[in-house]
Amino acid sequence: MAQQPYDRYYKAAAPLPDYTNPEIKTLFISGLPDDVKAREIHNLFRHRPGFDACQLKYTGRGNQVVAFATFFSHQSAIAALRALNGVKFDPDTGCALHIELARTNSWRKRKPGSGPYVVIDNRDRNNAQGSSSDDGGSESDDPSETDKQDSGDEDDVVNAKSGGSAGVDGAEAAVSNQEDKATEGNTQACSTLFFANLGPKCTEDELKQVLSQYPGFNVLKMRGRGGLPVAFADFEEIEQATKAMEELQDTQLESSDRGGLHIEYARSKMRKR
DNA sequence: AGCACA
Repeated sequence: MAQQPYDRYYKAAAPLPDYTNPEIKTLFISGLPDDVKAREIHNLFRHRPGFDACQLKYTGRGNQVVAFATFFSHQSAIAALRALNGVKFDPDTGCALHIELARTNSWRKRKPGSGPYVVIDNRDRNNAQGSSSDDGGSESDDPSETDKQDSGDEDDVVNAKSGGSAGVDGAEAAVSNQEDKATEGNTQACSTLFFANLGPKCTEDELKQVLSQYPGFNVLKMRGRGGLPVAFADFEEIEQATKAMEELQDTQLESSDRGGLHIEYARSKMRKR
């Protein structure tokens, strides 16, 4: 297919989003199903390094819903964009997220006392905006449905099962046998994770800040090995370590000058205390 | 590919 004669026109008229504008710390998310909840958006981003807050907006155009997610830095916004853009948000409909840098930063600062996310409803005059929610404590765990989206950013192969009738059998083999399975390389599942591919200026605080968002996170230990730091993160349960590993695999820390995080199960569990 | 602490 050759170039359209119109190319020159919309290049001039509608410039593409500027992915390099370092001012922008807010992402614009579209491609959402119209029954999406603000909580789902929050769960999608809450573990991403540098995440600040998000808002869900009913545009008033039909049932279209869009969302904005604000980060503490442009860099972390970009990292989340790259990790989540194109992810199938709803496996049933094949609904894929489209994420770009927002044209302008979210002006809405987080007010003390307001929840971690905000809903703006322009569908009609029924609803006022600015209602914030708190799902029974900010530490509440994610429902497992939203989990798959994060890990699905590289491979959607897992979706083969979706739509099937899972769990009807009751106590079937649904219990994950991660103790004898190796999700990473050939190492055994372990409640301690090994972090590599860290940048030289990665700090313990930076990693802690990311990891402390994960349920079950216990202790972090960093070792400077000749030049490149590595880290060990201990979790209460293997499942919790697994989840953190899946979600954080390949994510770019702000400190990183190389690729994203490389995470494996540690070869041995962190010593107790 | 790089896995420490006791």
